[in-house]
Amino acid sequence: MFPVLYAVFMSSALPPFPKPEESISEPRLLEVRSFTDEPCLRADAARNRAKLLEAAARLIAEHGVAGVTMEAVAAAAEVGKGTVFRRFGDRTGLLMALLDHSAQTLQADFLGGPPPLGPGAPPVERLRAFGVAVLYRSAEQLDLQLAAQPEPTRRFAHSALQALRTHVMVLLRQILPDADCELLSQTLMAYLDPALINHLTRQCGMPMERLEAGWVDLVARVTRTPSPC
Amino acid sequence: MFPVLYAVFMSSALPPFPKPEESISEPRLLEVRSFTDEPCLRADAARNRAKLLEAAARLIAEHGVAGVTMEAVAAAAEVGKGTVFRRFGDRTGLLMALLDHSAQTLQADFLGGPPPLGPGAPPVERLRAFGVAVLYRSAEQLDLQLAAQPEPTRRFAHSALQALRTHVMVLLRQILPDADCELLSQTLMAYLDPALINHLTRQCGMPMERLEAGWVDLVARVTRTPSPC
DNA sequence: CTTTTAAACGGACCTCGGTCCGGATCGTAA
DNA sequence: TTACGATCCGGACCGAGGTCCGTTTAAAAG
Repeated sequence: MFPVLYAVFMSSALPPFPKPEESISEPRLLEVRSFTDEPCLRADAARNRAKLLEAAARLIAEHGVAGVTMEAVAAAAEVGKGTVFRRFGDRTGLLMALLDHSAQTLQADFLGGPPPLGPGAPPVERLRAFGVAVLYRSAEQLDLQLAAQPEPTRRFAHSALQALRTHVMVLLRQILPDADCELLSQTLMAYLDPALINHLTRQCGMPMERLEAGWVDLVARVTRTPSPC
Repeated sequence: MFPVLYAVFMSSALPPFPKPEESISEPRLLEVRSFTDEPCLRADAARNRAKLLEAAARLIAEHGVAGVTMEAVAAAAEVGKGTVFRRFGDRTGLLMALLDHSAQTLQADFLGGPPPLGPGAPPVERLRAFGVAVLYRSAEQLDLQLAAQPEPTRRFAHSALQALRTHVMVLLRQILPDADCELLSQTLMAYLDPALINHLTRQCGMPMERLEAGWVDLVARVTRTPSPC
């Protein structure tokens, strides 16, 4: 159901666009790993984990994210409450596990997929495509993304977010070798925060096209490149 | 204790730097209002409100923000639990009320204080000063700022944050009349998010000087102005 | 000063996230 | 097959945020 451990071999084909800064090491073999589960589980544990994820997904479909109560999930999966917490840590852990599959797909796309998201396109173009992809993916799963947001002190520590930000940083380093790409990548990622997307689209009524244009403009400004007409 | 309703009359003195874009209307009389309380309270209500804020502040000083339990605050203020919730809505409301005084001071500074924060300096300079001021103020009250962060769906709706963002937007409009300053201001504000500051300084170990430099650089990129050496 | 009413009060009560520990179960090694 | 230890299970339990509603009280009207 939600198993999978993608292993993605990056384009054996050479990138068509030779890059000026070749020195930046970009690993050639990248593994897309799950962000949530530990390496190996006992048979019953694995079975219960699957049952819990399935139950949670069903509850979301029926009653929305708000209906996903730890006790309800446990009951729906015919499992004790403690089991849910042992497996997923806390509520956000469970919700993030539900997002894991989509997160892995996205990561596979920009790590090893076709351009402009994947390698092969020039970094600025990849950056643009990345933002747009994340934007629409978050918009699709907005409720779940919002509910899965951990408390402020852990918001940036989460590994799935880190992976996205690292990718942005790698791209930025190719474009701006002398800038503080660590900070700039945080800024760019902040624009893609589901909470912000939610605010702008649902509370301010902005259409997604405007957010998309805003991303393209932001990338142009941050990278000091001319904005594409 | 935490009363006050600042009324700030903006510089009767003319700004020393004449601005090219004079058309943008910047109000001359601005009132700095509290973000939390309703206009008028009954005597007992006002008294209890003060007692609650004092009790909360004392609890923070003694046991840290984590020790600020609604029941504990109510008990320390010798007041019923329901009273706390009726006055402040929820826990974050109470914590934000504690931050209100500092928020008003900041607002007064950038609305009517001396340059470069207040009116009189060129917009870009004011923007730089604004970010630095917010940065250090948030760093001082980090724990409280983090705890006062509402759930994701309300994070951007809060009026104190809106006021700061609006100011950034006004400045941006003076610098970039043709840009989507609404979105750009969101991006800039995101850099000043207490949760991000917390992550970068405490979890990544960055010094504040780096964050400060990052802000200056970001402003330069976003406004497409040369970075000040 | 009395009446009246809208507002405030207080604490019992509910829900839900999270913890804990005695007992059951799995996997392995003998 | 049996024995054993590590892992997992389950649900009672706890704390804290938030709600509700009968009672009290400030303060305006008569």
